[in-house]
Amino acid sequence: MKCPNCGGDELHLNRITEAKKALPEASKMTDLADFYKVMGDETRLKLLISLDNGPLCVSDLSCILNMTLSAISHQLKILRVAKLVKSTKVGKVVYYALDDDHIKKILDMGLEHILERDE
Amino acid sequence: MKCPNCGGDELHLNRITEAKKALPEASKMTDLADFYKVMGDETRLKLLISLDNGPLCVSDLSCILNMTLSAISHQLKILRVAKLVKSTKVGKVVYYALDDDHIKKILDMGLEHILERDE
DNA sequence: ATTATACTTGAACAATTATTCAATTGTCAA
DNA sequence: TTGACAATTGAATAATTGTTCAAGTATAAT
Repeated sequence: MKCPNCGGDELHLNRITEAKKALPEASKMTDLADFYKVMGDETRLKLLISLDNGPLCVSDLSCILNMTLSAISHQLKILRVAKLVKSTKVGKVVYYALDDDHIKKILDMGLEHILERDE
Repeated sequence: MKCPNCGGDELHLNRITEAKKALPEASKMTDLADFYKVMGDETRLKLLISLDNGPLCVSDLSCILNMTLSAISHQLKILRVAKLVKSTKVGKVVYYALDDDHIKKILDMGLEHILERDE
């Protein structure tokens, strides 16, 4: 039996059915895509990297990234909903921090990939 | 000396200047964001996962994802330009494969994060 | 040569998204 | 209470993006 697509052999056909089964369920795929989507923005990446050495307030982040408070706040909300950062209110000030250090690992892995890709 | 933003102490101020310096150079940030942007699409993620067990041709992928050849080809081009996949032409058939197994690690890390996040 | 197959490409359209602006909430100080 | 400050929010706008459709290559078979 041959593959109707490209004429591949039985082993090749098996790989197709395998690949179909290997795909995680739809909701997981959506979650994973959404996760990367959140990481796929320069502003949000800068926020995450800035928070990598400890908590900072919104104004600090606005100062570090040189962007308006509003823009920063909007992006922090996205990171918060995606559970990449968490916030604590102290008086008038809201401090943001990375939600867990898993994020740092993923961040580093991405950077590592970029760096060795460019050699 | 106190932080003009939130009244934090000297140590806090140091963290701001540190954070500014800790940000990778602009071009690297763009590259990293672009990398995650490429991963942040369900179709492309499915393509990557499908290729995880070996090369497949465009028609196979179209069959596995149940999408038109054109749509698949467009997305494969994006993956190719981003150097996440590579292609080999054998006669009329074009086979696609993951560019390196670094990709797999990053993929797995993301999935792992999603899974433990939902517990 | 002609036809069929495997894939690519460009334009077009709908949908999503990042930032700005203006208005608002919540908290502290006078 | 009044004013100032930190942050959030919603609407609007411009820009980006995924898929479809139609037309185009390149290779193989007749």
